[in-house]
Amino acid sequence: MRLSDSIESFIKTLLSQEETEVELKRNELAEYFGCAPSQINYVLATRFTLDDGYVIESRRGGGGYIRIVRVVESGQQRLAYLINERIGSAISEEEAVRLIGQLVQQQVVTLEEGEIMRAAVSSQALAVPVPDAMKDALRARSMKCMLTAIARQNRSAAKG
Amino acid sequence: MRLSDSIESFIKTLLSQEETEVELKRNELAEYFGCAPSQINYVLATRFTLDDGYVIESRRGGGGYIRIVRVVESGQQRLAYLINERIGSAISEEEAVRLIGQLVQQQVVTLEEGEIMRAAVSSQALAVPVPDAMKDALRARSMKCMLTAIARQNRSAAKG
DNA sequence: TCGTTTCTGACTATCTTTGACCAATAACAT
DNA sequence: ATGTTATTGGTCAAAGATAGTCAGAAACGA
Repeated sequence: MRLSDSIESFIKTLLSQEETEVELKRNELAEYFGCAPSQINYVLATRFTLDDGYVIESRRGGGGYIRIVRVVESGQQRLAYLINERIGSAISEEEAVRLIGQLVQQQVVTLEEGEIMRAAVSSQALAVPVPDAMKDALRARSMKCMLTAIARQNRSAAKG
Repeated sequence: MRLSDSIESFIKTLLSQEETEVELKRNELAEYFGCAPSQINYVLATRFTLDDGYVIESRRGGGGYIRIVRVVESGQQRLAYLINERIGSAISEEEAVRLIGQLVQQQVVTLEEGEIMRAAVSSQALAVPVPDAMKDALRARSMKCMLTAIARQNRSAAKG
């Protein structure tokens, strides 16, 4: 298993169930995993972004720390936020993939639905000769349309 | 026996019995067969296509891998037909909606999934300043990508 | 021979890990 | 209070580790 994956699981285990936040010492964690401290930042930057549903806070100096907070909100709240604020008029594939992953995680949509959505906004789906900016705009529209359709379905939680 | 054939059998042996997917390291496999790594890609491209009933996933970088997933034949054939023949390089919204309706009817996808797909290929989702012909091409690509994602979900093992 | 299939290697793209240098904060000395 | 030093965490670019692509060479079959 990849080091990054191990660190990711480790942190997510700490965040399981009730715990909605953890506080860590970067150097300690790095030492525990026998890696460079900056590796921790890499993991946070690639797997604990706001789009993934996490907020990171930290402090330097003596007694410094890194706090990871898991954001909790209802499916409808999340959908409204994505549609009205987050997505805007353009979005990259990477960002879209993260947002969709988060929806699956929070069981707002099923894994299958998430995969369909990912496919719809993949670079492969948009592989036509138009500028990248246009693709990002198309992706944003597509995402918002799909999310709106989901919001209309008025579900409490995704079905298994 | 040809190298490609050997590699093909080797992989299919791993996939025989109950296993519905295998994960490989491209370089290791190439070393094992004493060939160029790209040979592996050739085998996958020519013998493990969706038509053949397989879907490939992979990741680069440290700890990278190639995963080969065997999908259900029944649904796979219909999807492969849609992907490779029915939907050409362009499709109108009306036609797409009709196809999606059929898939829902035949319970290949759920009603919710169908609505998400419709949203993704709706004229609203494609409301950007590009020629209509381009929109039909985009819709075709989007449909094919989504259908491929659905085929991928149809693993031999049980699913929801 | 000629067209197709197989195979390779050079080049490219992507993901991970590290290390050197930077920035902020706390603790301490004056 | 103020300046200095110790203690953290942050950034970024480079190196390492994989996989993908594609054009052309090689092998094969009709």
